[in-house]
Amino acid sequence: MGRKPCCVKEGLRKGPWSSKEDLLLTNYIKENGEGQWRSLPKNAGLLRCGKSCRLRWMNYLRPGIKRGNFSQDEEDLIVRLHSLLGNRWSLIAGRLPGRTDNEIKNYWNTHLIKKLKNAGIEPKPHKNFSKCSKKESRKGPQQGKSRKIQGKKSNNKNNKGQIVQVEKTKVFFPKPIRISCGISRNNSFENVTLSTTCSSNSNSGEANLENKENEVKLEEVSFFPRDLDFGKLLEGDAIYDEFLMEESCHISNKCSLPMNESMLEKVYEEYLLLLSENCYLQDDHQNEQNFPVNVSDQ
DNA sequence: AAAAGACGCAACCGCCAAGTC
DNA sequence: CGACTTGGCGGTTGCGTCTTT
Repeated sequence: MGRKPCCVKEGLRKGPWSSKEDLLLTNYIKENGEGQWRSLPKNAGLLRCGKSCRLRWMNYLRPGIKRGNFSQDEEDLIVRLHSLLGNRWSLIAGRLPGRTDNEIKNYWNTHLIKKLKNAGIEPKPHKNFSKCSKKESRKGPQQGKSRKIQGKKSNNKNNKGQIVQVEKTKVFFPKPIRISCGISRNNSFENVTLSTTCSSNSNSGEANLENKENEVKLEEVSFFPRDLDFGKLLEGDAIYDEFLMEESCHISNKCSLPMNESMLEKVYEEYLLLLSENCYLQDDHQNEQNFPVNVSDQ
């Protein structure tokens, strides 16, 4: 029963990666693909913990990662998404093609907080989200919270996508989706669906089945979430995710071009509409109204 | 020019849901 | 069904670099 421990830490290197290590890791993943992080270091000839390899790959070596300064549009989007989602960096990163959660987190902590404070805005720590984000909101739907309420660990896959009653307020957490920068206008939406959902799912047949189901749902919503009844969007996380992803694709499709401010406005407005119509984030929404439309304007 | 402090960012750590046995 | 592993997340740390004194 069970397996061997994740990694034996004795004799493993720590700290900054050398270019040789980077090369070994990159070459190995090029040949064998991502995953199997535990056995990867040994197979690749690295004296690193698998976790460390994964982090290095995800945050630094992975192709398509944008480096360098954040654009004004990206900045705005981060601020807005943060005001909605709190410190859910992976979710925010999923909406910023080519940016990693770590990078966004660092940028927020070092630049944006300061910038907002200088503008006279105190970015509120998200009591509803960030405070519980680690224990309760991880990996999408409020499973952590529901576990607490139920008082028993639930490994039930069927909980996926359920809206969980949390105290008085219905709160729904979408699953993080990572959008790759490689998505282009020419890519079909199915391709987008698969490439993004696969990044967070295993390669099991079940996961593939789920992807197929998502595709079907996607067709059902006609690819045009703007025409949807937003109330229906909250019926299942898959559909809601697709809604968010659709928006991300708008962003990502414009990735190669300068991001359009009106498009950002639209995304933001639709988020707000979605939230307000469903009493989503009741408390924080109040703050939302006072949030700056454009940080640079302040 | 040197020391001290501030800053930025890569990497680590601990936690936990999902998956496996 | 439960013990265990894996992968992924957010928070935090440590160190190199930059700025100020």
